[in-house]
Amino acid sequence: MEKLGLRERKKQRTRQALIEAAVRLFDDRGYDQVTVAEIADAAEVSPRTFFLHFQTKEDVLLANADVRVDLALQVIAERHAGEPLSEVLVRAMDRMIADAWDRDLSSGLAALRARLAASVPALQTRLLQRYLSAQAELAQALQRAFPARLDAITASALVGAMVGAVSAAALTALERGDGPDEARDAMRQAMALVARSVA
Amino acid sequence: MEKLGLRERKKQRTRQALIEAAVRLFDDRGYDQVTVAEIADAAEVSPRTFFLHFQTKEDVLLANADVRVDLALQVIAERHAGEPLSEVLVRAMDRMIADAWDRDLSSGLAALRARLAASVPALQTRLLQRYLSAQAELAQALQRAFPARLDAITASALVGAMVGAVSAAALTALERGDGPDEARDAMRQAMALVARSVA
DNA sequence: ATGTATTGTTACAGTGACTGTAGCGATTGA
DNA sequence: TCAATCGCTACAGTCACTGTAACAATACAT
Repeated sequence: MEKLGLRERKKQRTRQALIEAAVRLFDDRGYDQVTVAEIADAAEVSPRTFFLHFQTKEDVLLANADVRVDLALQVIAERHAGEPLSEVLVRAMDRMIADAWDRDLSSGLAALRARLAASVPALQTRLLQRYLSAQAELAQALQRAFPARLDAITASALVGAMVGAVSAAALTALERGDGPDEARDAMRQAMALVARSVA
Repeated sequence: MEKLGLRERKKQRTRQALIEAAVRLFDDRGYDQVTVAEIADAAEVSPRTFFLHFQTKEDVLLANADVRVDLALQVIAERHAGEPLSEVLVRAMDRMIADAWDRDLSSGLAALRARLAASVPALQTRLLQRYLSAQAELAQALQRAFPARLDAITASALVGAMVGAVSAAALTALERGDGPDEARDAMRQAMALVARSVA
């Protein structure tokens, strides 16, 4: 399983050093007050190397926060015959939230990430983008799963409402200083609100 | 009503020239292939002037968004006593949609924006940021207007669902080649879908 | 009308994110 | 041990964006 060669191990070490240097510096002085050059310097690599590992300055903080769209698609694919639309949709969203949550918590950087995401718009947006990029895909899968109930517009609107509600609720919770559990409850509450309009 | 002085009129003319130059250039050559310096040059102003009118290069394409939020806030502020939440919300959204149709959809600007946003990450990001701040403002106003019915989370979720649904529907309509009228109908349909969950 | 304050615009000089490229040196596989 | 690979570096460059001082046209007072 861990068959990484020496070269690859060194690469990962560099990557990790960049992440840790960035987190420490961001924590100390704030996101905007830290330049990429300084991060690279603290990690003892050249500035160019930073961008060989991360596409943007923001990405160094979201390195392990991938959203698994395929999980939601899987839920839709594996639905039981005759299962109501609202239940499938709720379960799919819940699955995505749970997965993203686990990764964030296990990374150990969840607190800093939440704090920075709440205060730096660029990070806020970048996080939400991961959910939004899944939107069209989800809508399409949902429409194919319920062709009799949903046209393309309705499917898009439904998924858009879900993602929009959950994202907005999560952000509001984070911004007012809620902890992880409360934020998660807020997301579920938002989900339930939209789910009512399907039934 | 139009009591603008000469100075202010010139300013607006400069602003409009920048917008039109930008739209034309973006349409011709694509977003990334146009520099701010070129836009300023085409509008016959200095590059510095561009940033006195728009915070970022992306903002020149989102010039009318602020006006729209103001319209919705106005609807909320001018509600009749005892008017149901669902009606106020629907009217506020409807007002924004109508304005969007007037300004952006009918002119084809919305279609260009959707096309560019789909392919340019920076534009996507900025658009999202605008939506987020607009949503937060709306949610706050809505909660203050209906403090007995809405907590902060529910208000955010509600507005997020509305905006998310309407945006997704509009995008889907535009992407499949619908005209301005069909796009507007799609937005209204999405709005009605979410509105059901309030009642 | 005339002087004064305001302000939209400008030129200039920066900072910092991000990219292309060529070369070096350490791993890798044969 | 030879050759190919590849992560990294240095260097030079583009471009979005900002601070600042100055200018000239407008606005406003007297």
